[in-house]
Amino acid sequence: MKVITRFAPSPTGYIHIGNVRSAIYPYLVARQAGGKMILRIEDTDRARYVEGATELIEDTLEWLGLNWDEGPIVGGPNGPYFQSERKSIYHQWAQKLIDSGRAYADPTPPEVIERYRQECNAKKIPFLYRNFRPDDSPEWHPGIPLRFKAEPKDYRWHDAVMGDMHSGPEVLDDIILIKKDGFPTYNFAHIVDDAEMGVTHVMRGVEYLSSMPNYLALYEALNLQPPVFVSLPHILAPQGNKKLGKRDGAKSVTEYREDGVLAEAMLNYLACLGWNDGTEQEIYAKDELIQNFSLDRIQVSGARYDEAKLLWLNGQWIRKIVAEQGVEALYPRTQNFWPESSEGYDDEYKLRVLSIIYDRLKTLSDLREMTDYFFRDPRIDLDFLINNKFLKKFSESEIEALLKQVSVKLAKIEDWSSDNLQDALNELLLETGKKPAELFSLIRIAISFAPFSPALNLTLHVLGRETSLARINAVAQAI
RNA sequence: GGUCUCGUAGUAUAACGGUUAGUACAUCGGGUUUUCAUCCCGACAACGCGGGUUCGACUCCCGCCGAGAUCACCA
Repeated sequence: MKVITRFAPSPTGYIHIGNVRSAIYPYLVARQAGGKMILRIEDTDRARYVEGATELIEDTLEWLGLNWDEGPIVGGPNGPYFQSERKSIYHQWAQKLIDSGRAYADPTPPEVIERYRQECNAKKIPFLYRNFRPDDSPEWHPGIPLRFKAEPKDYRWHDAVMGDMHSGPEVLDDIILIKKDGFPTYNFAHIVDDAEMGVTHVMRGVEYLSSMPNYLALYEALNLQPPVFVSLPHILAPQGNKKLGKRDGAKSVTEYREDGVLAEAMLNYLACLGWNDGTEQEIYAKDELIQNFSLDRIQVSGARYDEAKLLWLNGQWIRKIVAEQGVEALYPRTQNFWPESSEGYDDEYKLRVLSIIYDRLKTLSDLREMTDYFFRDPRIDLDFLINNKFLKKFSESEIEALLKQVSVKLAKIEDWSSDNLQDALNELLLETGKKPAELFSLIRIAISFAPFSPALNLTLHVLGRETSLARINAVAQAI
């Protein structure tokens, strides 16, 4: 049987880290099996619907490289893929249940239901609607909620992550199938959709685990073969023991993207948060994930989100891309991350800057802070220079003299290559009798006034002869 | 409160009825002619607690403790 998985988000606007992971695993399962992944938009709650949220979901999946085979944009034989457009389908399936006596219209006003609930809470007994089932149920028509008629019994089932599960009759209840507004609830809609779309693996967060008996009852009443169930444990917030959420400062995927986290790193990190293949490999490309993924190695307990590891992985990926494909492959991705001062500089120059700085990037947005002095003369800050821990010991006149000596020496270089520059710098060490830490710090600061920069000869080389000498002379004069 | 689930260093995890309990991130220290970073070397650091079963348990069983999920006309 062909494997069909799905990612079925609600368009509520904000895609946090935890949500994406429940898109990654279905994707990996589908690709590994040569099956299909469906994207379905669960927009039956009109109150929570956010304009543009669907596009955000599509955009995020595309960015991560998680392409879907059926769904919005690409279409497919089982559409529509928006639940809001499938109302008549749900009503047809609901009719089956009404006909077989497994569903009934419930005219009970919400206030009354709330009272029942409170009564039970007061008595400290579980609130089960089936015990309050009205006996004067009218004929169902849109405008009245439709409830499932539960038949309490034991259920046993298997969850690919959690293992063998069982429950007693006490958890079965008359859940709402169709809401007053005519839209189905998630509980009903997802079962109908999965059946119609041929979904073989239902992968979702563990929060649905406790609803499983009710779903099983529904599959039974509808005469459906249940799919494979896969409960994905939560991703926990860095602090506390709560599920990761907006309040924990958890950034959305979009924010990480805007901060210059690579899609490869994001995918790698999230796939390996709560899953491993048993080896000690840390860096996985998408293809490797597809190849090595297995449901039975998904962790059972929740995993804590660790941004530091994400950023480490991102650095690894930046270097991996350069090592395997060259800086040219990394460069196109840096487009939105250069400082404003870089405007007007051509790609060739920026590429050269990138080639000496990429090694230090944790995220691409670090470029903004780290490369400014390549594009405009830094503000001369003599305090910064004089208070440097290696330069403190020198008097201002000594510094001035050294800078002049450096300037004269470098000016003699005919071919401004990084090798020649290194030779000249080495000769200067001998000629001045200074330690590398002293001489190089001095030059480095004079040309950049930055807290750190790439190797001195490379920086000088990229900056060019004219700019380098001008900056050194300017500092010598300013002292 | 009912039901269900989970429990290896700060974090993510590996392994196994018998190991010095492995790896990575983080932290700290050292090295690679300056800084920052990379890279390399090193250090710190864990089987929640208590009972069993067993020659032997982190591993199997029970209890406790701790944590989480769920109990909506939200998904």
